[in-house]
Amino acid sequence: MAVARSRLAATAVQVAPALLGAVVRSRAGGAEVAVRITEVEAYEGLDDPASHAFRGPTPRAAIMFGPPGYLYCYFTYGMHWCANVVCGPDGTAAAVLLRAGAVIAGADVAAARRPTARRDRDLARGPARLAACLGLGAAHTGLDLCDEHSDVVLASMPDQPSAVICTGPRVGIRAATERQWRFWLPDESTVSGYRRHPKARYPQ
DNA sequence: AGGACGATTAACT
DNA sequence: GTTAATCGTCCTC
Repeated sequence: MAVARSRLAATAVQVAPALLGAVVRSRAGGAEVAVRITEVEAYEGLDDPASHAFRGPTPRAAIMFGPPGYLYCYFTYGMHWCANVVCGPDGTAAAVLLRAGAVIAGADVAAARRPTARRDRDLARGPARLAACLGLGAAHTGLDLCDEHSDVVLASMPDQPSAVICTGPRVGIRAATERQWRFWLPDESTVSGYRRHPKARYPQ
């Protein structure tokens, strides 16, 4: 099954905590891996200087302005891919970065894709690690996560947001570090540690 | 056409 | 704690 698109039509700040505990299932790359999400970040559009959508619908960011429920993968630091769930109503820019999760199916495949991981909890601990586990890259941006026949599916979301959710500044960004738009589940060993950007405008 | 800078990770000291 | 790896994107000539 796949999550209804309407559940993703709210702002990124609203959708992000609701995605904690969600399950993403991927058969990209020919083998099935599923992850339970434990850490996310919200990126809104034109008012968020840390968002790829801040400068408008550039070729890369255009998908953030489209309808919710689609996968946005981007390439960063010349070597890594990261994965987002596009959210917000059509015409507004918003996405939730999947920062970390626990592998709940296909751990053998995930481990083969993450040869440097020393423990299971490190397989999808970090956004580029999570995307690597799921086999995601350029070919998968634009996939419909709300179509259960897609290679990458948002299989489930909790009916109610978790009772206790931690928040803090987003990781690795220079601007808008005062916004507490990173959300994670407490007591989860897969949550990545906070790392301030070396050139952040405000100390954190 | 040129260059700065990453929504990061791993491997160092 | 520090730093190299590595290239697409986007801004500024």
